[in-house]
Amino acid sequence: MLNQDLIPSPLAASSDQPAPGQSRYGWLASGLRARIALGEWTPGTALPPEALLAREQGVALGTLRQALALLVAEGLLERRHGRGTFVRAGLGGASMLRFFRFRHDGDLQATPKSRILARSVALASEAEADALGLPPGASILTLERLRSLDGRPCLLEHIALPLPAFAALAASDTQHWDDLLYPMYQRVCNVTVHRAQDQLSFGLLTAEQAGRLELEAAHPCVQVQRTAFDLTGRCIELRTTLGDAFAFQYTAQVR
Amino acid sequence: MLNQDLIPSPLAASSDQPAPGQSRYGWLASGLRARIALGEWTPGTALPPEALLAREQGVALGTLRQALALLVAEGLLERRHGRGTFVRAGLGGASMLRFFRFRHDGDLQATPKSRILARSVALASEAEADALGLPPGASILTLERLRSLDGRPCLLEHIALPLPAFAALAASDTQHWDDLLYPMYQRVCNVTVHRAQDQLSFGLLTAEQAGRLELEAAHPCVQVQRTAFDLTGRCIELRTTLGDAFAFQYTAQVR
DNA sequence: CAGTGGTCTAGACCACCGC
DNA sequence: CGGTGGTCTAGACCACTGG
Repeated sequence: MLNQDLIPSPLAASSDQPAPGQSRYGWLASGLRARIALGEWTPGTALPPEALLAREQGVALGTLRQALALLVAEGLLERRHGRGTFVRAGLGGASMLRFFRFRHDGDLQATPKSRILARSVALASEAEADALGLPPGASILTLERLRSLDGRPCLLEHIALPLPAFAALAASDTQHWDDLLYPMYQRVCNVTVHRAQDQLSFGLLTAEQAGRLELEAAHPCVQVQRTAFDLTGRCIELRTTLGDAFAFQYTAQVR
Repeated sequence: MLNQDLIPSPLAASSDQPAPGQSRYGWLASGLRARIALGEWTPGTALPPEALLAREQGVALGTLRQALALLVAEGLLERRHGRGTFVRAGLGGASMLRFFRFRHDGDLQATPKSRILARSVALASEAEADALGLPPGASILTLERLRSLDGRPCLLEHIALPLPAFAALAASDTQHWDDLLYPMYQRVCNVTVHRAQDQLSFGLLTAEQAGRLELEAAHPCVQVQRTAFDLTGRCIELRTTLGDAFAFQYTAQVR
């Protein structure tokens, strides 16, 4: 497999020939990736059958299948035997809980209730603008959010969103927001969260944070710094989540 | 892809036919997996070329390649264009540091020095015997180990090893042990650590643990509970590692 | 049942590696 | 240069899904 195949160049310029040194299936994948990102097939819908796609692209079936396999490995597509090839829906949103085990009367996978404590339009810091790919001094939407299980607060979040894209969220009534933000991003702002990176570290709660979480000041906490990306690879959310360190639990595989 | 293909059945009974419902390449992979586990090709050595293997198995090249792809995905094989298909060496061993950022005068990837604080042959607890696949009341080898960077202790470990297999370590002089255990397991006991699972949580150090790590009693710590497996999927090490929670850092990908 | 993806074949040719 | 894995083809047939 050639290296170029793995670089998900945002909206690769689709010439009618693979770039020299690039495999044909890598080039096919780039083309399909671009068409998905442009919305030709929206999340949840099916692509044309592989036989048709192969004919349309003037390529053997096996070659097209290699291209699809790349996109499946990227998490962009999902194939279901006997049904079709589907564009994957974005991330669910409850994924923050995979780092914690809050016992919810036996139900470990319940969705926490969400409450927006604060919302404001602010100037992006240099780091925020850089991460979000915005010009220095651009405006962003920031949120403070508390998530609770059984009425007990468990996660405190600070969220930064780039502003032309998420303008619809600056106006709507936060009382009626969903408990899961990512499906709401999709519905209200037409933004699909496709991939994220979580950086974990440890610290102590400030008095204010501790108050929100109903813990004591300087209580140990885990900090999850998330960077989320859309289908084109653009960063579309910065999120910092704080939770009780003693509720933390995570399993990692080695090789 | 059928489900059965993904179950790495330990030393699958190689009949001369794929089980009904099992794909041919899944069956080929099982056979190769067994031959690797039995030591027909040792870590680091090359398998016969795919063309030869395919002829030997009486199968088309593409089918054999699918089988090899499975084993590559499992981490058992590594293919190098123009060179061959190689059995992967076991895990290195420095992988505990991926959870921490201990600043070592700029050098972030240095190998910590290892010192064995205690070694003894003990009766396995019920949980240990169960995890290691030993009969209740079996003997195990336990180690207490301190790892240091620049003379500063940073990680405290408790290690449990099943005993017939690791008997060679019960006798040798711990003064001369390597800083990395896994390569030593390989060299001295002929045990390859192929896969591991790390479970992270937070706690507070006991006074004794804190003393070892030159921290204060009740200092926050990360606890990494590792379960390590050999090529056949047998559990061959239980390890608990403690480190300063404030040095914790880990990055996880979502999808 | 028709339509989808999954498996398998038998071959040709290309790209990389080390001598 | 010879030997390796990587790409690509053009087909046949199987297995799963849903109406």
